[in-house]
Amino acid sequence: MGGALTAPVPRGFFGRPAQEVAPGLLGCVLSHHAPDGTVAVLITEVEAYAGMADAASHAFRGRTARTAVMFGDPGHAYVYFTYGMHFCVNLVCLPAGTASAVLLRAGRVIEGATLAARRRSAAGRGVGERDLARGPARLCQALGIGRSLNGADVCAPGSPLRISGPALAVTAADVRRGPRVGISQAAEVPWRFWIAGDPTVSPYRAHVPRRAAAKAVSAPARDGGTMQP
DNA sequence: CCGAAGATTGCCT
DNA sequence: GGCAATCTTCGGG
Repeated sequence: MGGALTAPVPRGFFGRPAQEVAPGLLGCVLSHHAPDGTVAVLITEVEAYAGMADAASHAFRGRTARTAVMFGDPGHAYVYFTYGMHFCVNLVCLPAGTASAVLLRAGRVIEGATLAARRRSAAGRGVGERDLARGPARLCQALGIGRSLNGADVCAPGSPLRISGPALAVTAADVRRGPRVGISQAAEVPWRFWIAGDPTVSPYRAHVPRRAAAKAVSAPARDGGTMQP
């Protein structure tokens, strides 16, 4: 199925608060048209972040170099790097000047599964179809989204990263909502939305602060130890 | 300048 | 279920 039977999502769709846009993105399709091929995913799980009004948002403390895109025009991708190895992608909402965005947490690969699997398994063994884009970092890896797509206009027809849809009729009865995953602030706010019963939805995990790495105290040479040059 | 935590994932016990 | 990997970003000193 290479043909996109869905229409591009108009920019006006994103000109609302993230918590209103979020459920409407379920069933829509995000596609990345790269030199090595195209991969498209049908969105199955999202989370809304309300910028300066939301303690869990990266934009909570105002505009910084990293969050600049979130304060820009709606319909653009806010891509960030985290944990020293993962990328995650959001779609910016509300007019320029006000930060708001929807994190894409999971999707079902509907085009380019072979390429997606190659990207996902580059450092490991084969990846099951349901796990190709299950989780925000996995979704980015499957789509080949990295730093260079930060700020990409997903509403522009010729953009390498674009959104269309919906490709699946998702009614209010199909949508579930609950607390957001892995955050330490405003964790009780139910701004995570997903398609009920979809196998690609990621498992819920409450935030667990990682113990600070044990400080490397000066280590005197161990007496009697076998020293290796 | 330095330290600490992070919108995660995958491998280990 | 626990924890290491790995490095950017931000806030405090």
